[in-house]
Amino acid sequence: MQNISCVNCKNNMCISKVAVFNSLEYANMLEIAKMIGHREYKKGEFLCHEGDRLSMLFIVNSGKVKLTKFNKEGKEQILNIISDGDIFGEYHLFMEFEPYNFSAVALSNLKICTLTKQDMDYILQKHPNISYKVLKEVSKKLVDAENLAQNLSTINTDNKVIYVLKELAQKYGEEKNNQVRLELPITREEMANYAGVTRETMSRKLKALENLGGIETIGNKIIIIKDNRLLEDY
Amino acid sequence: MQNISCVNCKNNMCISKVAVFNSLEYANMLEIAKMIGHREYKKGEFLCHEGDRLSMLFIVNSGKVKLTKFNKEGKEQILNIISDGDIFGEYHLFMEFEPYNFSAVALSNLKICTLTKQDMDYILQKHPNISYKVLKEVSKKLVDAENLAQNLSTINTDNKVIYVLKELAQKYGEEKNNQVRLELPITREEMANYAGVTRETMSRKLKALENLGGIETIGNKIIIIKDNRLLEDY
DNA sequence: GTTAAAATGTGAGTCATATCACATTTTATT
DNA sequence: AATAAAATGTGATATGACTCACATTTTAAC
Repeated sequence: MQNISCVNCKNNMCISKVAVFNSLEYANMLEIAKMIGHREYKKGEFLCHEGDRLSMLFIVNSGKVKLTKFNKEGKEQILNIISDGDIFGEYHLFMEFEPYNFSAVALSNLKICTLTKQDMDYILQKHPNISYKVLKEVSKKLVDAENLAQNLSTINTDNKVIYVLKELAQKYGEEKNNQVRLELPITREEMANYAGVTRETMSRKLKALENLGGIETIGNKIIIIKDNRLLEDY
Repeated sequence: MQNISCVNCKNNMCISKVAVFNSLEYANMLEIAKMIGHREYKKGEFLCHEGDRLSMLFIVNSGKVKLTKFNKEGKEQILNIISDGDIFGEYHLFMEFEPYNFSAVALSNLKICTLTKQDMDYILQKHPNISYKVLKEVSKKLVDAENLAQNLSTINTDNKVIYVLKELAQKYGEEKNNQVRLELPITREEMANYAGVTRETMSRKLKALENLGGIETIGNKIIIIKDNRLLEDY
C-alpha cells in the first residue's frame, strides 16, 4: 500500500497505518488526510483528562499512550496501553456532551493525529463501512476491558501479575526460541497500576517469579519470559 | 411507533423495541423481522458459555440476562445485567472464530430473538447506519466495562458495594420523592459477584449501610436507597 | 400445607496484601 | 562527571476481607 501523509505529517505515513482507514482508495485517503490535525506531546503530558468534554478522534501516529483512570484518592487504574495506528476517543464522537471517562497520558514523545466530530460525521456518512471497522475495533477493546475486569476481581495476586505480563507480551513482546523478550513501555509502578496491586507487591511478585525461573529481568526496562507455559497456563 | 413482530414473536413487539433497529422504516423492519429466530429460556439456563464459537446476535425481547465470567477456580465476575431491547454477541459477528469471552445466563424466564451472522452481514450492508447505531451501543458498553474495572481495583470495599447499588439503581430503580426503590434482579451472592467481594462481605456491608440509614431493605429483593447523596458522592 | 433446597446472616480466626519507612539503584539534569 | 530526582527494593507491621462453620430465613417443589 502507498503511504499517504496528512497535510501536517509531511513525510510520515499516517492514515495508511490506521486499520480503520486502510481499506480506502487512495483518493479517499487523501481527502481525509486533508482534514487531519496534527499534534505533538512530550513524555508525561496529558492528551486529555477524565471529565473533559472534547469531541474528537485521536489517532496515534507514533509513540505509546496509556489510557487510565484516577480515583478520588489518586489511585490509578490503567485500562489500556495503545500504540501506532490505534485510536481512542471514539465514544465522544457520538456522545458529544458526555465527559471522558479516562485520561490519556503520553508514555513517550508522541505524534498524534486528530479528527473533529464534524469531519468524522462526514467521513462516516460518506464511507459507511468505516463505521463497521470502528465497530470492530471498539468491540475488541470491550473484550479487553472485560478481561481486565475479571483479572482485577481475581483474589490471587500472582495471577494478576502474570496477566499483565501476558498482555504486555502480546503487544510488545518479541518471541525467539520459545522465550519472549519484552521491552516495557511502563514503570513497575505502572505495571502495578495495571494489575491492580501496589508497587511493592508488584516488585515482590516479580522477584518471586524470577527466583522460580519463570522470568529474567534485565535492568528495569526488559523482562525475558523464559517459560512460555507461564503465560499459557494462566 | 408501530409495533412490529418477528414471525415467531406473533403478538409481541420485538424489533421496534431494539434501539439498534428502531430508526428503520416499517418495510425494512418487516424484512428484518422475517429473518429473526426466536428462543425461550427458563431462569437459570445458559444462553451461551464462555468459549463457545457461535456467531449470532442475541436480542433480549423480555426478561433479564447476566453477562458473566467464571475463572478457573469457579469465582464469578458479573460484567453486566441487560434487559428488554438490549443486545449482545455483537463481537462475534465480526470475529467469527473467536470464542465468547463471557457466559450469558437467564435471570428470569426469557424471550430471546436471534439474528445469524449471515443475516446481520446483509442488514449492515443494506442499512449502513445500523453499524453506527451498534457502534454507539458497544461504545457505551465499553465505558461501563472500564468503570467496572476501576471499581474492582478500588481498595475501599464500601465503595465497591455502593458502586453496584448505583449501577442497579440507574437501570432498575424507580425514583420517588428523593428515594430510589430498587427491585433487585439478582441475589446477594450475585451482587457480591458484581462488586468483586464475597457474599459475606456484601451481606455485612449492606447491613452496615442500613444501620447508618443510607438504605432500607425489604425482604431480599427490594432495597430503598434513602439518601440519594449516597450514590452521588461516590 | 409440608418438606426440601437455596439463600442469607453472623461469629471467630487466619493470612495475604496494603501501608509505612527507608535504603538502594537507576535515570535525568546541569 | 557531578548532582538531583525519580524509580525500585525490602523489611516490619497492621488491618480488613476472605474463609470456614453453622444458624436462620426465604423460596421452591411437591
